[in-house]
Amino acid sequence: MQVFGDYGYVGATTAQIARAAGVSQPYVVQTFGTKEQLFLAVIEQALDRLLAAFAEVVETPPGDSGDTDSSDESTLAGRLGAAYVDQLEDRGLLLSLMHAFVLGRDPVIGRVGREGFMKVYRYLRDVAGFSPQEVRGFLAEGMLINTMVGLRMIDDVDTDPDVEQLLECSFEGKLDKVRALAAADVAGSPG
Amino acid sequence: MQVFGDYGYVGATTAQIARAAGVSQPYVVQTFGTKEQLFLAVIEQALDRLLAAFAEVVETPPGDSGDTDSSDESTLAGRLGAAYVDQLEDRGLLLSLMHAFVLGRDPVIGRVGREGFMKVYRYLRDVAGFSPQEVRGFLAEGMLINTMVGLRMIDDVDTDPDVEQLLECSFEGKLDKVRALAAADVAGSPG
DNA sequence: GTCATGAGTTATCAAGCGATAACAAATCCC
DNA sequence: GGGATTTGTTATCGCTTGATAACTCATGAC
Repeated sequence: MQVFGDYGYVGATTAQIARAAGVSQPYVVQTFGTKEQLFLAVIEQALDRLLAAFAEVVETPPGDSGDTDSSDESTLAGRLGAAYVDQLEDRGLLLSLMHAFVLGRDPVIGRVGREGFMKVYRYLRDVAGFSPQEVRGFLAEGMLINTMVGLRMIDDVDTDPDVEQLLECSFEGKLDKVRALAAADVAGSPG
Repeated sequence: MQVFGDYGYVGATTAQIARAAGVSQPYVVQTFGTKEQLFLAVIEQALDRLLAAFAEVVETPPGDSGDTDSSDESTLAGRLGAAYVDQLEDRGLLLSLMHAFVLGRDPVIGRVGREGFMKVYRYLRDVAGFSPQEVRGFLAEGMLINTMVGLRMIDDVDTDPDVEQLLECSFEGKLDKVRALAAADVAGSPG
């Protein structure tokens, strides 16, 4: 998931993935059959984890979460948004999904990507109880987050005040956490 | 721009680009020096066209545009949003940008992508006069549009009522136009 | 003990890729 | 009209990549 998130489906090589996993390259291919099937497994797992995080928010009554951040943690939308940002801890999760989302032309990845995206749409509408317009707004903010993460905008937050302004009004109280995650990222990347 | 939009930076081959341009593959490489420089040229041009479209909206007084769509064409944000959707006519423009945006790890594409994204941010804030929060909301809707276009969500609009609901409340009056553009897309793709 | 099985390796291949070199032909300049 | 320059081509190379084949080696059943 990390490697696909960093380099995309085409850009990531099975050799890189094998190195990150500490195994040999042929073993990666042998285990999953093909690179495409491995990517689909990654996408499926990423989606499962995301929806599981949403489910935990929906099933948990509000007010007892550890952090009392800003960006109204009181509303359901605010709590789901916080859970979404928390998925950044799973390195490559949101980015692997995003890479799948921009490959809709691919006959198999495109179908899986559309199904996955609509699965999230239906969850937010039917389980979280959002209106279509509310879902759309929520997804829009999510896609903006994905984009800024993919751009590694956090790398410029200290040198460009405009970047700081944008990230500040996007992540608000969670910005420091995002900073820490990005710092841990570069430290743990094997090059 | 079309080829990069369809297959991404890594996925698009110089041979595909050459075929789409009606020239030989080595000529593409020879003309732009390298595939990376060609992609950067595409990104630069895409950004120029997008900002030029925004500039035309800002400089044109409201009320005299040909189409009187919904999604309040009266406000500046609504007119800029319509101009953004109009960029779908430039096939691959928004998608090429999106592909660059998810490759922020790349040392050169990442830097250009961040600069380009922030150029749009500054334009909307300083020229269009948006507040940072307004810019963020506008960009979020743009990234959602990019994602749905990248997913080719329009392919499922007739078979999945939920997709129709999502696209309807996203594009509103412009949905028919988007449909027509997608139909022209598949017709004009050389495979 | 030994045989089967699962887990993993090394060695290697065929194909596709971006890039380079050498060449061909049209166009321009004077 | 003939050299120079631009605009393109064909042929080909070296490298990378995903995939395959054949082999090794623990482990456990009986």
